[in-house]
Amino acid sequence: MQQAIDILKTNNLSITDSRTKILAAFLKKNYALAYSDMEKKFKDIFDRATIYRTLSTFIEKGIIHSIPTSDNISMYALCKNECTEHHHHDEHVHFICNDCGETTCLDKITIPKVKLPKGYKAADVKMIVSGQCEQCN
Amino acid sequence: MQQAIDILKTNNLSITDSRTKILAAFLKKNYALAYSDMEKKFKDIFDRATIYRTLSTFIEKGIIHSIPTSDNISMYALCKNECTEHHHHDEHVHFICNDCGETTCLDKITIPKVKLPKGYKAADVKMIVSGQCEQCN
DNA sequence: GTAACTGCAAAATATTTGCATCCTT
DNA sequence: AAGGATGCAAATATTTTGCAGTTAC
Repeated sequence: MQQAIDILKTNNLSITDSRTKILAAFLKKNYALAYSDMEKKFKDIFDRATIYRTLSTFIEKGIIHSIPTSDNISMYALCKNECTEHHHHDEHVHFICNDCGETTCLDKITIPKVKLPKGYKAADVKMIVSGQCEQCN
Repeated sequence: MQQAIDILKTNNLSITDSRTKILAAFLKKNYALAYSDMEKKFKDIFDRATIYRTLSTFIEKGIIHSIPTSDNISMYALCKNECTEHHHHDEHVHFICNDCGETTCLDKITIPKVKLPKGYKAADVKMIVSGQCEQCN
C-alpha cells in the first residue's frame, strides 16, 4: 500500500482511495488485469466511471500500459521503471495462457528486432505470444 | 467478385450477397479493415448482426484473422493461403500507421522466434509494429 | 423442401460524459 | 478555500441473441 502511495506521489497524482487500492491490486499481481477483473474486485466500493477514469489516468502517466489481445478485451499491466509519461518502454513480450487465461509480462524477454520493408519506420513494437504458461504446462 | 465466390466455395460456404460483398471488400484492400469500416460501407444494405455474423464465419473458416490493436478496436485482414479452419498461420508482422491509420499485413516479414522462459509453450505469436508507413514517411 | 442465412428488435456488454457533491492538498 | 476526484445517472458504443421470414442449393 505504501508502495502504491509512493508511485502516486512520484507521478504528481493526489492520493485517493480508488487510486491507491487499484494500483495496489496491480502491484500485488504479476500478471495483467482486465477491466472486468477490476469490476469484480471493486464494484461495491467504486463506481464504474471511477475505475475507468483511474485506469486512463494511470495510462496517461505511464504507470500501466494496455496490452492488445486478440479478442479485444482491454488488459492492463504495470509498466516498469523506464516508463515515463508519453514515453512507454514496454518492449517486452506478453504471454497469454490459453488455459488459465492469465496474461503475464515476460519482462526478461526482449522483443527481437525485425527488418521492415524500406519506407516503413517503427515507433513501437508489440509482441503477444499465446499458449500454455508455466503452471498449466 | 468471382474470386470471392471461389473462396466461399472452397470453404463450403453458401454464396450469399453479404458474404460475397464483404469478402470482396477485403480482397480489394491490402490492409486490414475494422468493423466500423464495414459498417460505413454496408450499413444500408446489410444489418449489423449480419456483418458481425459474416465476420465470425470468416474467422472460423480461416478466411480472415483478427489483429489485436492497442486501442482494442477489432481489425480484420485476409489470411493467406496457408490458413485453414482452426489452424491459422498468420505468422507475419502487422504494421499500423500512426498517421494514416492503415493496418497492413507485412506478409514478407516473418516473426522472429523468441526463446520463452522454461515451462512456457507457444501456440501462436503475434507482432504488431506501429509507426509510419511507406506513404506517410 | 430443408437447412442455412438474414433482418429486425431487443438484450447484454463496454465505455464515456455531465453535473452536483465530496475530498485532497 | 479551490481544484480536482468521485458518484450517480444517462448517453453512447459495441457485440450478441431469439425469432420469424427469406434464400441458397
